Amino acid sequence: MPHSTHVTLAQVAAAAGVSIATASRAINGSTRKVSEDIRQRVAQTAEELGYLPNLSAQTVVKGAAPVVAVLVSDIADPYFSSISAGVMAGAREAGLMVTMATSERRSEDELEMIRTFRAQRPRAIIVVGSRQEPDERTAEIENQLQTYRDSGGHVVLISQGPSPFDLVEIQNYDGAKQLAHALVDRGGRSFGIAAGRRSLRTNVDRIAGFTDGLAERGLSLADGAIAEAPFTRDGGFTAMTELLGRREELQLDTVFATSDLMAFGAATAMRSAGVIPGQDISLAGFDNIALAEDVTPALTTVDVPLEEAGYRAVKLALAEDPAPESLQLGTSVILRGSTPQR
Amino acid sequence: MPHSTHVTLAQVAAAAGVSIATASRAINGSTRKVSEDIRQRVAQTAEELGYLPNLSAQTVVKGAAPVVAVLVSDIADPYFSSISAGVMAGAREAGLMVTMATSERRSEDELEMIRTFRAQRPRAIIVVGSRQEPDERTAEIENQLQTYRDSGGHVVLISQGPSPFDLVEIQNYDGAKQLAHALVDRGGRSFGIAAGRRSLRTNVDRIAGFTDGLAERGLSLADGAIAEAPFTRDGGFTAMTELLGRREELQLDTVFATSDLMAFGAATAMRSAGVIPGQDISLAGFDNIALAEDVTPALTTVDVPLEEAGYRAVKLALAEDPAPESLQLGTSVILRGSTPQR
DNA sequence: AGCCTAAAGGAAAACGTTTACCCTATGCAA
DNA sequence: TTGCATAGGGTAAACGTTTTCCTTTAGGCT
Repeated sequence: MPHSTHVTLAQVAAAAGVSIATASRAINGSTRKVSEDIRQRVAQTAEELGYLPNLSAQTVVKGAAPVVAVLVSDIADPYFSSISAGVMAGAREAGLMVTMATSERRSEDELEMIRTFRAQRPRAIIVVGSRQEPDERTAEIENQLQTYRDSGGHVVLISQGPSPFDLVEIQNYDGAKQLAHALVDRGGRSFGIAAGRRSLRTNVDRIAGFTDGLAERGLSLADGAIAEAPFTRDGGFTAMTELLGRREELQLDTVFATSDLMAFGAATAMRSAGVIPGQDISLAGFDNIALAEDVTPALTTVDVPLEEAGYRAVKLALAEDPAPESLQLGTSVILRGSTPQR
Repeated sequence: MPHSTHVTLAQVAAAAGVSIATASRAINGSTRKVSEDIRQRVAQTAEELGYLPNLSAQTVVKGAAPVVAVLVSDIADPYFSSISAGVMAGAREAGLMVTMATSERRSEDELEMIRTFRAQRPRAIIVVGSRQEPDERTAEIENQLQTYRDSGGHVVLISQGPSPFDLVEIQNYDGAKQLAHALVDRGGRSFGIAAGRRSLRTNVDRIAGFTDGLAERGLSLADGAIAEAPFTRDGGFTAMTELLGRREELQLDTVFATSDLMAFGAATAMRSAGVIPGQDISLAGFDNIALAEDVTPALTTVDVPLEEAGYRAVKLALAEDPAPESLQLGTSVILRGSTPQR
């Protein structure tokens, strides 16, 4: 039995002895004015009856829902949840709701979720960094986003340019390069990288930045010094285990994990192999998630303003400017105990 | 310019040469059948035109949105984001979207968000563990949820009974009690608790369970052995610092932090005071969040099936059974290096 | 007094769906 | 042949809003 007990605007209007039109204007405002006494009377009856406007009905006539939709890979991952926190803060400021979906890192789900988003007519769609290498499915996704934007929606991609959409970019390349410099300064000479899949741009950029940073210091990576695995905590464990298998031949003294989460897994992998992170082998991550300073040794990493990225994405989406914009968010190296001077 | 380029059902119907009713039945099914050839033709034109049903319009007539709404305190907190992950999994199985809001642990915001939720006519509202001590505002919140349920909605509270609503409860009391036993078995004698605010039931239960567990072993807490602070990582730091100030008088050998996050903060507080966690003072947490095993020393804690809690909450909300149900999720102690045998 | 304008209320048309109801053709039993 | 059920199409009413007009009233000018 739907439509059961919801109080409708018509009921409020009747109870207040005015027309529906007037009630609407009194409650949700409009260009048109309503005399103060009537406005008050309507507001009061609405309050008494416990009236709540039906958002869907408003959306149908207005053509857009007061909603920003966010697509992330995995909300349990602190990287994404931090960004989400920023999105929610921005949405709240703008008086919008947030609908969220996870793609579980599968592009078929990503496509499906974006179609569902579109059906909701949200004010903006924000897609967070799960961009894969282009294939026919990502093309279709881009297509969906295009037509969504053509129909008046706003699209912002976080950490995955280049693209025709608004971008909030994180300086992965620069950050990784600076990290490389810092690690060399700390005495690192033989490096390994515990990397997430290179199908994700984020990883590609971090690897490239790091490699180039080493090159600028006259160093290079040995063959097999990059171990690739899923971009998760467990992936870090796997990749590190693989690197440790080549420890002698690589003469590993420092490992860069392309995310803090991977670094955590890597540290645990080291310990289970009897290697002490920060002592036997230096370890650095990327992202500076909340817990990076709480582990032992505290993790050297690159600070990324994740929450700000989410926040700015909303602002960008809601800005007037029709020209596609790209926002660069700076990163900064944070040296901690996991990479002592050698 | 709203209503701009969205393809409508009427357009599809026209293009396919059928009535709107038939198009509707062909695309979204119903009790009524549609001949196979027409169904195909409509489906194909819809595809060609890129038709997407307007969810809001459907919601208006159906009376409920295909949505489950989730209210959490802070999505960046791994406790809440893990639960959210479970909710999203459950929602996806049921073919529902998820709209999420954060209360930032303020009950005024909580009230506001719940009203906004209601305006959306979601199929279910799930509120996660931010329940405070009863006051006039929480009463109003309960009120809102009541009338929401009366109008056909489903409400599930996670980790915050007792209440007239469906409940997914986490055995905080039992888990904490078992943890106390285990810590005594490991040789702990003088305990401290770094606790979150007792305005949250979760904390009350965990403290009570732990205290009672100690009592069952003939031990009791000294005066001032409970330090209360915000239920966050920083709160853990604060509470631990406070406990360390009374270290001598308390003869502290073991500290229980009422969440893993607090435990992380507590560990860092120890180290900044020159105390080595797990060696000088044993440390245990609660929740078993993903990173608990990656810190050093690995954190002894109580495993809580967070993701399952979220998942089950959705199932519970969507179940037929009208009688309020309460689901108990078991916990289990996980002993790790932070609480060595003494 | 007469006229015009502005202010503010109401009636009704939209918005994009679903669904109750109506209509026609077809098949089948008597 | 008649009667009748049924399958499957269409028309139009609903859902709860906003907004476009239309209408009335009041007030200010000349």
